[in-house]
Amino acid sequence: MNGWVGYITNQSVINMQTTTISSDTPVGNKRERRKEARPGELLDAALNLFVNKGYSATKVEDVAASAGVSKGTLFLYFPSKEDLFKAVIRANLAEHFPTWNQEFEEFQGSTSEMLEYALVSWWQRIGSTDASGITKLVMSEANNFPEVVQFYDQEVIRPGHALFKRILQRGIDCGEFATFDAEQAVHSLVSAILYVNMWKHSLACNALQNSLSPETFLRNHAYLLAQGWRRT
Amino acid sequence: MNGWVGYITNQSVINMQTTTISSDTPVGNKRERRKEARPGELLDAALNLFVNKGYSATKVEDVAASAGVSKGTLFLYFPSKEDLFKAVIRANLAEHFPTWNQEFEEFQGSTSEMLEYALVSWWQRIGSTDASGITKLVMSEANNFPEVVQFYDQEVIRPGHALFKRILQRGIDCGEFATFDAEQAVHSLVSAILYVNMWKHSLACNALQNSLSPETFLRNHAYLLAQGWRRT
Amino acid sequence: MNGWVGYITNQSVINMQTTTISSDTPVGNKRERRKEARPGELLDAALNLFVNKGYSATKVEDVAASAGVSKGTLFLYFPSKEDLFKAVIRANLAEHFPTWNQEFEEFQGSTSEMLEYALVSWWQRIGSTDASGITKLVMSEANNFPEVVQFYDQEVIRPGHALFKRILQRGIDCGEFATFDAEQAVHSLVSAILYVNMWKHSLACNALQNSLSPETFLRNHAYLLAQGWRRT
Amino acid sequence: MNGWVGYITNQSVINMQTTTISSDTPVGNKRERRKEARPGELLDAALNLFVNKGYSATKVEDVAASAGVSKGTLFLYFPSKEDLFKAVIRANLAEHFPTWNQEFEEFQGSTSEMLEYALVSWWQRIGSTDASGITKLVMSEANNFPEVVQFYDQEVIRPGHALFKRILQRGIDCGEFATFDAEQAVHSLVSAILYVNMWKHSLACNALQNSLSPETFLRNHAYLLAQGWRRT
DNA sequence: GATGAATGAGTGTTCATTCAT
DNA sequence: AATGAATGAACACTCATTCAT
Repeated sequence: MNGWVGYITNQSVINMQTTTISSDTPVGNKRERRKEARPGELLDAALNLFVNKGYSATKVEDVAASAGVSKGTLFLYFPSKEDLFKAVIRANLAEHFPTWNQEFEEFQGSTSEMLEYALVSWWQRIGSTDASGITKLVMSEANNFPEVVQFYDQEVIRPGHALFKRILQRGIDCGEFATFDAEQAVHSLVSAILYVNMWKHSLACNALQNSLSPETFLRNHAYLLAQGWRRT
Repeated sequence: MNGWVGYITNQSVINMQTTTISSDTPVGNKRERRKEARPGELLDAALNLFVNKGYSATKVEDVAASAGVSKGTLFLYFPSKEDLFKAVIRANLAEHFPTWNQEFEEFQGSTSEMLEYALVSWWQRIGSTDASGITKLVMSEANNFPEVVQFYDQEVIRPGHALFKRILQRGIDCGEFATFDAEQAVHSLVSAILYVNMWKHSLACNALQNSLSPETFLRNHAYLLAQGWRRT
Repeated sequence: MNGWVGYITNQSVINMQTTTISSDTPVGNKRERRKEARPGELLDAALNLFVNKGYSATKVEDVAASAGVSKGTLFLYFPSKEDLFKAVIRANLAEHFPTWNQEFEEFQGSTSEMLEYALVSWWQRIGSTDASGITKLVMSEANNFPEVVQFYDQEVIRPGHALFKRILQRGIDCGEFATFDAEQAVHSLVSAILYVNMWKHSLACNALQNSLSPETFLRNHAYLLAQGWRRT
Repeated sequence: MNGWVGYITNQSVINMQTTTISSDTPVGNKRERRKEARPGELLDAALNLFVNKGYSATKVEDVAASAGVSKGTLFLYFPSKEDLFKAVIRANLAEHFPTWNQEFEEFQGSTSEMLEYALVSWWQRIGSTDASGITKLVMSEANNFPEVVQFYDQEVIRPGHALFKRILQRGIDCGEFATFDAEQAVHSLVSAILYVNMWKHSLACNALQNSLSPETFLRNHAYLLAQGWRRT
């Protein structure tokens, strides 16, 4: 479930941590364990609701209820709904690019194949899961939360862009692709990811919805671009 | 507020028309002329505010005030805020299709050139103007206003999709392109438009912002895809 | 259509008057005749809408439209909606008690029969027509228009009460009824009229609605009371 | 605001209860006690304002203020103004039926006496209090709130009708009354109640007002009808 | 006189936030 | 720390009334 647009359930993070601790020390009572888990549970609940219902359509009370606490408790941990939103985004932008970068290093095969692999596995690991909702959220609320855009840019856009650029450069360097401006070319790849994302999250109850098969589209898109870039 | 070439504020359209008429016939009374101009003025104001402040953050009273009328007057022309939204979509996006379809019919040149022309002139006429903000708006508010999505789908997505498909089919039919599934291929084209759109409207206050030159990107994208589709 | 709770369409009043005039003078053009008829047409339209939709649910624009004029014109004749309401009530409280009083004088038969005749013919002439809506209107808006209650009292309640009292007194005087307080007894008669009226106008779309057959009920009620009053 | 015998303001009911409890158990915190009292206080305030100013003329904010809370608090207990209306009906009229039905079961005496008792005690418990204004209210707003009429029908008219019918049937069964259609006869009884009601609430500022002594009228009316129904 | 475009005060309802307990 | 009752600012929409034409 983790990947480029990093996602990790807060709960599991917290629980792992808690478990680790509890193996060494005598188990605290349930109350205390819950107390430590609170913020994480709230972030999880908030992510889920924000993604599925939208930021403004989500009531803080729903988030609290979904996390099993009262409205007042939420405000104990997050001073405002806006802060909760920022925390949700921040918490879900874990850096998992190291993994992806490593896969890049170890990849055997042509760069064309690597491109296809990159797009398709984005879909399988991120796009098809709730994690892709983060991007939708950031885009939708961009006007209201410029800060959020800032750290999304830092944590996701730039690393992603850099990785794609390295892939393209590999193709150029090894002579598979012609020489071209990799910096610009990255956008053509990323556009497909954004497209699938918005299609999924904004055009949900839509007749045309089914006219797009994400995986096939991404595969075709990668192939098509690789064709265009190939040394002729 | 006017774009490079084709985007004309509703107001100016009306005014041009009125001016033309008034040169031949005695001018109608001021009250009537205003009545004809009102919807256009309101649509202009609404587009501007919706795009710059967001749909929900814009109060109908602001729109009215910005158009120089009172709240009540707005409701004289548009039954609800949501209808105003739809009217903005129609006036700024949907209305262009007849022209575009005609341009397609009359286009002289290769299909590759036509693709480039289509994407670049989208940028010049829509992308670079406030009108492009509408798409961002629809995506952002998709969860809250499913009916608007429906409307956007019907009035913009479908006609746009159909037009691109006809362009691709032209390329296939005249032997310039290989035979492929035009229906699916359209998505690769549209993804570039959406990408530029979101880049402009959601990543506005962003350092990377300048790393994308919309017109160059679109030109490259069109070229690249055409390369990939070309009969080998 | 006229009767105790007097009702006469304004239009016919006006028309009669107009006709009378026009038989002596050359007929004015249609415009002028309409002009004179305006207030009456408005009152008719208002009565109809007020009765069927209620006072506040009726928009002045609807009244105007229903009378075939514009909103502005209505305000030319009636300074406000409230004034229109008062005018409607006043115009429809014509005194038709003379007719009813005469019928009383000429009535052949027992007082019991007369009571039955009075209630049943109220239903036939008033209750079953739109005219009965006036009473509903007055009752409903009593709080907001105390004046209206005043002249309804003067024009309808008092004359009606007086007439019923004379009927009862006739029964007492001729020995058909025992001696009792006719003044108070009237209320028992009138209660049936009010009851049918409210049942009709306030419990319209109601399942129990059909459980009341107005004419039968009134007949029974009259019979029952006469039984009670009869000298034993 | 309290009536002769049975009408108890919601507040006092609650307070009595609270007092009783608090004599045995330590008092709950102030916040909680208020929470229990709130609905009653709001219902009292609403009844008072609705009856005296009319339903639409009463702003929810007025009701809240009159109960000493803010607008938002009212919506914590009643989902809408219409629901508040229904709750007022239930608390002040519908709630009485269990008691009344029980009194019917336990009543010792002739059916004639029971009829008189029923009408007179209606006056003492309801008619002479603000609660009687509800019927007037429902009648007045019938056109605007059909759902309220539905509710009133279900909760008040039907139970009331059923109760009166049982009383009449008792008289028929035990041979005190002749055999007749009890279903229809009920209307003659109810008409007196409605009459007194409308007289009180719609003809308030009226000279004739004093010509009706409710209790005497109801007593006479019951007697008169019983006479008519009596086996001859 | 007649029109109808324009007005703007008025109100039910929501929901993030506070704070006494 | 946790609760949840209370708050009140915010906002779309209606409609009687006005007045320029």
